[in-house]
Amino acid sequence: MISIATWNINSVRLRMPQVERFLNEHAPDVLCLQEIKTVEELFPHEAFEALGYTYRAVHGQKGYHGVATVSRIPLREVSRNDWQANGEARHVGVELLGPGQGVVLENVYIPAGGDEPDRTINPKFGQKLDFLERMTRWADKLDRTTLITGDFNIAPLESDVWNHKQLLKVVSHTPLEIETLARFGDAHGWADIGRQLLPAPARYYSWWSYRAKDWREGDRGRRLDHIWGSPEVAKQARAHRVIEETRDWVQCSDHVPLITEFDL
DNA sequence: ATGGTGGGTAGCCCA
Repeated sequence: MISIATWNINSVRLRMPQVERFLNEHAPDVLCLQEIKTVEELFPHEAFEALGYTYRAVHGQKGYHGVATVSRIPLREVSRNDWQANGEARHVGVELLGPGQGVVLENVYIPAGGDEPDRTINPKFGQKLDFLERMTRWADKLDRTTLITGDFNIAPLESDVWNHKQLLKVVSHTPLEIETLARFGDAHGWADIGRQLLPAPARYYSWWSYRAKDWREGDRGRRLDHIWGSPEVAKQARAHRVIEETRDWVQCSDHVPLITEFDL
């Protein structure tokens, strides 16, 4: 059995105590982090090594974005895609070398897309759609067993948001983003493993805004974080958990971790 | 309808 976690940590250096607590309490084999907000040289390598997470692939950037995959099972970095061609660190790909040998694990941080869902007045929204289109062309050519996980910044299903009608014009849940994500899904026949194990219409959120006084009040969440996979590896998924408790921790991330277990 | 909070950085950007 292999367990794989994903967590948008919103600054790994600030939140290393919370990461350590999560690893001690849940001990996933692999942890995919997004928004590490640091360069590789300042990544807390020693703290991860002390916990047994001695394998890693860190694609960092100063101050913004940045992704890292850390692991206690062997893996090696195989790719860093720049789907915007603008130098932002939003992806790192690894290949599992021990348990799960041969599986490719892609860690991605899709752009948030700004506030206005109209590319003519908000370039960030256009960049998000373009990023997805380039990912789609990339996925068309995939010929290996692949998992892709991370912060997709899109909540595609009605039950992925606290209020479907109210969010239809809010970036992350607009029909255009959902259609664009669906084309990405079709490009490789990806299975949405999270929803496979926690089927709609079950409540399923991974992010709650910092701007609410009490994140539980009204439960205004969205499922922005995902784990998708090639059909054959999706069949090996056995369990999936949303670790909501971290949203109550002191100085928490606005995202919570997802953990998926595979029979690999 | 609006603004609300948070992180990194360094004179605002991003989420």
